[in-house]
Amino acid sequence: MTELEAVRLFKCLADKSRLQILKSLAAEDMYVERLAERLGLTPSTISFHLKKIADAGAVRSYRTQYYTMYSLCREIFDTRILDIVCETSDEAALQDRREEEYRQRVIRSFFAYGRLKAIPAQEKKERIILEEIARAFEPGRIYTEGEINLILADYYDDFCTLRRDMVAEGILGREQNQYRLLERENNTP
Amino acid sequence: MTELEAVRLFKCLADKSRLQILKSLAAEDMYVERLAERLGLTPSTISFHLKKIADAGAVRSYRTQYYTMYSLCREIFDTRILDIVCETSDEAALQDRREEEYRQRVIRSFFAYGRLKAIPAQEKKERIILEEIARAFEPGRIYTEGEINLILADYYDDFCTLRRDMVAEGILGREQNQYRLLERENNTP
DNA sequence: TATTTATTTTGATAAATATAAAAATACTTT
DNA sequence: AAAGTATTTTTATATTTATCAAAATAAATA
Repeated sequence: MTELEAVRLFKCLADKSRLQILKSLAAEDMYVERLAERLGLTPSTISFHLKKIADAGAVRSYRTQYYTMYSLCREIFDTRILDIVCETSDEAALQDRREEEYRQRVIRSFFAYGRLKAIPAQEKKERIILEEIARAFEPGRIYTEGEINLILADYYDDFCTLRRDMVAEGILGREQNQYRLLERENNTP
Repeated sequence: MTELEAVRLFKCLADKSRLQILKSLAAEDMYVERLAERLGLTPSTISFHLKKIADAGAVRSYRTQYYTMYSLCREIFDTRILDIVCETSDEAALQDRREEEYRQRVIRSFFAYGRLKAIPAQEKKERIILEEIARAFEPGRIYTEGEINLILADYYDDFCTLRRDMVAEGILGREQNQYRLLERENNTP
């Protein structure tokens, strides 16, 4: 389901009158005038709402005698909200791209000729810088403190601060003076 | 969940920006500025949206360092839409009452001194009248055509039309000249 | 075909709302 | 306590939208 479709579906549900219409239709199929009676609204208003609901694919209609009967599309209502929110596909790539562009801006403004000009004061910017420098380490490999310092010194004179902050940020792990790159966690900024 | 709460929840989901916020939060907890970066909106707008989402009980927040982290309330998103639509309790009684009032108006206008003045031309009104008259029959009991006619003649001279229409409407059932009251169906007008 | 009945469309209007800029708060770190 | 940051509130605006009345369609019956 596209993002636009999801928004359209939720808009149907985000209105008192339409919610009542849907609840009535969940009990039994009905026609416009009867719904108008039940909800205390005019038929034109009900028709207006039903059109929106139909556009979102939440009801079907069929004719019998004088009336146009409306009937709930039960499939749609059987879905969990989370599934709709998450499986709404587009845009996700765009968001990631925008965040990546921001990272690149930060990196460009703090690096010059492959070296760090200064350690950013803002934690989130420093995090970006440290992650960028961490790409110089091989995943899985064990480093001594000396090796770490050597690599970091290529980027910045105060390599001790870099190393300490990398450990504090959970980018590097230290166990009895051996260092290694940690997996990228997913639930910390 | 009350109807108002349901509407408020669905309103959260019925907006492109909020949907994107929620999708981002479904992946990992985030703070205002980061969301603003991702979505290409200002922090004040994000804050505005997050407040609405929080009012609907769809996110929680906690503080770490400089940031106020926002985190999805997963319980809510695990519910099926139908459950929310149907279990939204109030108003249902009001609607039924309003429909009953309409029935009473129709009955009052077509009956005089316990007898039918005319058979309504409109099918839905005739249905109401026929159902009202059908209350004279005992559920489960078997009637001959003669007994049926006798009872209906109390209400209207043209008892044949009444009897025929009752069968057509599915109110009376006929099997080899024996009649009986049918159960009230639920999915026909 | 004419008439009755149901539904939809069209205007018009009042209320709600998404957004940004600027100002005000609130919280951390030094 | 002061300075730096993040977040929220306020103000203003342009857009959307729920509703009804009246007019226009559409469909069924006589």
